[in-house]
Amino acid sequence: MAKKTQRTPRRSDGLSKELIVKAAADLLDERGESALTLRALTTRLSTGYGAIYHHVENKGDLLAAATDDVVSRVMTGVVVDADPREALRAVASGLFDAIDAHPWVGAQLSREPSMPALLEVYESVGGLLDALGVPERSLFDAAGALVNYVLGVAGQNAANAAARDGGEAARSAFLGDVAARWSRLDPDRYPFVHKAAAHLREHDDREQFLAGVDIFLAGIATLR
Amino acid sequence: MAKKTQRTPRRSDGLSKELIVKAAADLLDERGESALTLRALTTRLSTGYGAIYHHVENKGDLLAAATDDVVSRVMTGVVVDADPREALRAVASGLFDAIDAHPWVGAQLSREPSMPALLEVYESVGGLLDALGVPERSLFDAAGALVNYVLGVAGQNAANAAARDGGEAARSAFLGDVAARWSRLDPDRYPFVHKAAAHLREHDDREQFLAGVDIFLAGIATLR
DNA sequence: ACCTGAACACCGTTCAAGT
DNA sequence: ACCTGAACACCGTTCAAGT
Repeated sequence: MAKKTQRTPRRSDGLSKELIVKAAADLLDERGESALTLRALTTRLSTGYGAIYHHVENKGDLLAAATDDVVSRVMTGVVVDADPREALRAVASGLFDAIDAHPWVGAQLSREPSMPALLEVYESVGGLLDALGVPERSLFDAAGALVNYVLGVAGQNAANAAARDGGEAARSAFLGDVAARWSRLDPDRYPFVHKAAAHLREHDDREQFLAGVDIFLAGIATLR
Repeated sequence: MAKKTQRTPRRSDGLSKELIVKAAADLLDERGESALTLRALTTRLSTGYGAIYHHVENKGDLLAAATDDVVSRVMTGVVVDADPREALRAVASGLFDAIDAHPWVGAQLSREPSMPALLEVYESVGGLLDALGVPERSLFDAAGALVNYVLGVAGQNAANAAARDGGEAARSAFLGDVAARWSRLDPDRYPFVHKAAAHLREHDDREQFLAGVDIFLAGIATLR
């Protein structure tokens, strides 16, 4: 009798959701959002589909869990004993930097804005705005607007990340392209964008993001 | 000899990109983002894949064109002769309402924020901020931040739309769910979110969005 | 030039069967 | 309980062939 077809040997160590989420995050970081397929994941973990689906609901669950990990790492790392204004800037730039480093987090946050980790974000931002003296009546609108701004830029940042995937050279080539197109526009019909073209090449996304946070905080300061 | 297999008759009128984009937008409006497949499109247009790919680069091109249509319709419809502050609010709520009516537009805008129609948005917002007296030095940061805020909330709104797909009942069920979960949180550890739960049930997305715009404008007013 | 539709190279997910 | 991997029901896209 011929022996049965040899199966690939199963992993000796047990699988866990934690391990699977870690592998998914690595795949996303190393090769981008399109590289996270269940197939690639089974290969990387030397396992089968069923093993993964045994620990994880579906692909969305996987992305949500990986995103939550990143966001909650940011939130636990943020300094709390500074003054509220500085702490708010720290939360904002912490999130910005994390999303800059992991663009898939930005995409996921704009897809599914009700993740557990966002609770920490809201709590932190709301508490700091309260400490800043924002009246209770405006607190929820202000927190909502600020968190939305941060997540909004996060999403945009993630979307733009594709254009600079090839590193700094690809980024400036892309920006140069847009700037060239914009400066070719009729200055009578598009005065603002025409002028903006000059600023585009030298502009820093992170600085512009923080300038936006400051505008927000200035606006919030008028709510008395 | 048996005659050849009968092919489905070709459309008598010619196809065009415009027609294809219109059909795609209808499909998106009627049955949501996941319903836009090339297969569904060929059926709806009684044509083949090749016909579509002859007029359109790929699916992304299609989504971009459909989104551009919606956004530019908003931008041409916005009143311009009001005072700048009111005009800015009109642009913001025009975009909000359009995305509320077509959630797929929000998703697409946060995926690909460099579409032609956004040029009109930037031009309009930049020009109005200029008219509002924002100094040139701050103009680009301010415009960037405001457009980002609007698009950010747009994306969030689109993402949340899934939860209220079943109309008002589904929406309030979803919000009630979140509110119930939030109010069950330990008020010592989550004082802000715990309190926010009460506001959540009665809160109006559109009003909160406009409150955010006002905070922004108040912040911008301090840039002198 | 414009269009047809079979075929290709993928997906995420399920599930009977194994240990 | 935990895992395997063939199979299913989809995708977007291509392309030889038709008119």
